[in-house]
Amino acid sequence: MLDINFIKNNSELTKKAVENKQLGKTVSIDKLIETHDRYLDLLKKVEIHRALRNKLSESISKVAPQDRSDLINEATAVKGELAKYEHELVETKIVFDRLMLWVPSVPAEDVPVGIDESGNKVVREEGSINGPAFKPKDHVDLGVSLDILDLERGAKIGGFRGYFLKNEGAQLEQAILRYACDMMLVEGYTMLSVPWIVKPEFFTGTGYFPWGEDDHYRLEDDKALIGTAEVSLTSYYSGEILNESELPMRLFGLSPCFRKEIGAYGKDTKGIFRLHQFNKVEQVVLTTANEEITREWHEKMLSHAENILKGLKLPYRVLLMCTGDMGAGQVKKYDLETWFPSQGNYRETHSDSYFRDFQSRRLNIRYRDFSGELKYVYTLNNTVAATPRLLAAVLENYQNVDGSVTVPEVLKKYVSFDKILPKQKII
RNA sequence: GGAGGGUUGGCAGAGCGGUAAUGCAGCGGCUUGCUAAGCCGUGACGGUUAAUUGCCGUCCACAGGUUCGAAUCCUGUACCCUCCGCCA
Repeated sequence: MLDINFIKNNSELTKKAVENKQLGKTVSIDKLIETHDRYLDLLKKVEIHRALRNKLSESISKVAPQDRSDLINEATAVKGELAKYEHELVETKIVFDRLMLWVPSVPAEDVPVGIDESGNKVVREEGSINGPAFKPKDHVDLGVSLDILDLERGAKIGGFRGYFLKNEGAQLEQAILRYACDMMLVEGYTMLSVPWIVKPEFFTGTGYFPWGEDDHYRLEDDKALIGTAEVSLTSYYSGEILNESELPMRLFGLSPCFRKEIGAYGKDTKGIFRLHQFNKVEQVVLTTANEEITREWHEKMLSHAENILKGLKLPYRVLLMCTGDMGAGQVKKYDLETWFPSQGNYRETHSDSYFRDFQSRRLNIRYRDFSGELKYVYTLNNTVAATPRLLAAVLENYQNVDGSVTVPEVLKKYVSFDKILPKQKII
């Protein structure tokens, strides 16, 4: 959420952000400003009447009970007037608040303007994509022949996009997640096991609602299942006032993620690439309200994710996302795309964003700076590792010509095998 | 699921129909050679304003209600604690 006074003083900039983020259909800045003006006008009327009522009440309390009736009658009249304006004020405030929730943040200056993913810029590529001479299998073929993946029974039990990981596959998934957690512990982040069921206000607070409501599973008590641990992690300090000396706050968590993938019908329907349920280690950082510092952390968090991929020796590239392909609340975003040999393409495995105070205003997370002033923290988040998608990348990149898959060096300490061999019998 | 208690400013903690004590911390200032000291000021949010140490309004978990007036009385909701029941 932006500050209404910022919007009013920078209305052209804000309008440009709405336009560049392709959100022109969801919010009108002119209408927002007009509503706020109306709200202020009513607020003044209400406050004048409240002041009058307070004055009368005060005089009543100073007069002997038997002499109060005239004053009480006068106060009762004011009360009626006040109620009228208060009603209008509340109505207007509701409209205003709702409009405010749809205003996106303003992208950083170095974010390319673009309509969709075609406007994204490749920042750099790491690792060699020149694999071995044989034709690589995709992760589904590998998973089935190695008996580590069962999609048929996954669909039987879980429905469309359901899956079972099995044997070494299930173990290797845990190995990747453990590897990712250990990496973040070394970096000094605090590990949290987080709520997976979360109240709607925190989806709004992190900026997933109202835009992404359709992509979340709602529960009968109106809570929803998280699509990422970011929601719980970023909300952790909501409503609280931190001390500048505690910042930056570095958190990470491992959780399942639930996504309806409502806008992705027919996309990536094969295998364990796009799922309704997966596991993810996520990093969240809260910093002081300083653009340079938050940008430094943005790069640093990117490097943590890159170190995961470098450690796994997976080829990847860094993408700077354009205005049309980033979230409403995001100020700047990098995606990491990992190489999938069977697709001959890089595919998204990580997403690294910073928000300035967009989330902290919605969540009301402030800190007292060294001069005693209260400010909103700046928030950031990035993937550390998401499985099974990253597992699929490992399987494809580590396959051998005989159909076996070698365990990456860094994962060996987490499993009791060095190689996954094809099984003769498929059950 | 049942019974009871609770939720007040960063923290602690009074107030229980007349408009938020006090202590600690933080921040600002003053004083002082005995100093892990003393004194003074300082809650948050919003409006007004060129800007305010000014003025006005709001805030005692949240949402309603009663009243001239609500932290205080009533209703509902959320969360926390204790006990019982059930249970991985």
